[in-house]
Amino acid sequence: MANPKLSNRSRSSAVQGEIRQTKPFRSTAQEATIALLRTASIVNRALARVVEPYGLSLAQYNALRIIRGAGAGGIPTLSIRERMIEEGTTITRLLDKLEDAMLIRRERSVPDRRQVLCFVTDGGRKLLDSLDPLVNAADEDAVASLSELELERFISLLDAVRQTNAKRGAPRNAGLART
Amino acid sequence: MANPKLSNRSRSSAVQGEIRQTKPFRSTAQEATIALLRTASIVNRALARVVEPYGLSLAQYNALRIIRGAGAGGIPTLSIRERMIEEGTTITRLLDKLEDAMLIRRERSVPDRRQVLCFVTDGGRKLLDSLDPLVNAADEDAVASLSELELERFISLLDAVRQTNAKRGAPRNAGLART
DNA sequence: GGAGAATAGTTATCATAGCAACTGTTGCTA
DNA sequence: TAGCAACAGTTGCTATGATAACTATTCTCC
Repeated sequence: MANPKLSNRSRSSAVQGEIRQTKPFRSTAQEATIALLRTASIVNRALARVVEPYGLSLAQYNALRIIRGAGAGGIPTLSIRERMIEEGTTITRLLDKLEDAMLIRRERSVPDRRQVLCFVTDGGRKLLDSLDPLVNAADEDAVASLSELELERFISLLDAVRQTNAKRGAPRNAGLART
Repeated sequence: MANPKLSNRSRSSAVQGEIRQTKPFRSTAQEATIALLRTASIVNRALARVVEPYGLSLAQYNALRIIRGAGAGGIPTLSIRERMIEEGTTITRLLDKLEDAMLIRRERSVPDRRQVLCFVTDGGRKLLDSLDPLVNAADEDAVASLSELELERFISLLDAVRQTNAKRGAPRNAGLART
């Protein structure tokens, strides 16, 4: 622990209020990590509720968007996993579900027969088209309390946190995305 | 969607780089939510790796800390859930595990026999005592790239996001905490 | 060109999250 | 004070997540 950053200051804290804690947090760092995890959990569930009525989990929706983003060339299975928000190890079964639902199609790659390429089907594309505005709206809502400038700062701070954590034990410093 | 906040600016984005996306994010809000979820996922796993060697999941560790924080008076089951980071509905079974491991003790409340009060055992307290420094260090590490001032801002931004989301569909606007 | 390492996925096993239905207890109130 | 709503937990079912072991294919480089 190179930099203790112990503070125990008396700043009013929303998190402290929420948890009805008597003692203040022992460090700003601890408060920050808890606030981060807590906030993400809430946003995650809010977004999940948007797509669930359409029979998709948030992870499935995310994967589907990534596959659509790959375009006509398709995308190999593990590339999808690298780009997902939660790098679930269950990517195969997740894709199985999407394929069962006829939202994607899979076929072995021609030059490299180890790979399995994934393509979005017309049905999958149609589903995404109807979901896009809803999810975009939910994204906006989730951070609606922040101004554009605050959003930029927020993203920078998150990037910084991710940067340091990606280097060490973290699962994989790959990306995420919807595209 | 009251406030589109569409930007598509050309600012360099760490998240974009990570995901090797060709097209920029469609909105700053979308980039922020993705960065938030992604970052939390990474930090979550980093913290989980700290406690897992001791036979605890992060949620179990969190619950155990909450129970310890309640002190000699004990704490009813559902109060624990309200204060947890992830408000899992599986609180009963989570506590079952902790009880099986002799880390907590449970007994029906005297005045209100509906409640089940939870207490940390000596063993549980000892385990936490040995884990505390490790988890504190991990918390510090997770946000080590941020200065104290940045941490304060970061927490404020997270608080703001949580505030708006707690009001609507979110699970429950209760708290979280270890203590 | 063949042995072995590396890569791409899949499968098995287990623990956990979510939802909903259910039991036992207390409080309200007519 | 009987009856019903609300509260506190529990349990069953299903789906998802994490690890790790396993198969199939390709690469490497003597």
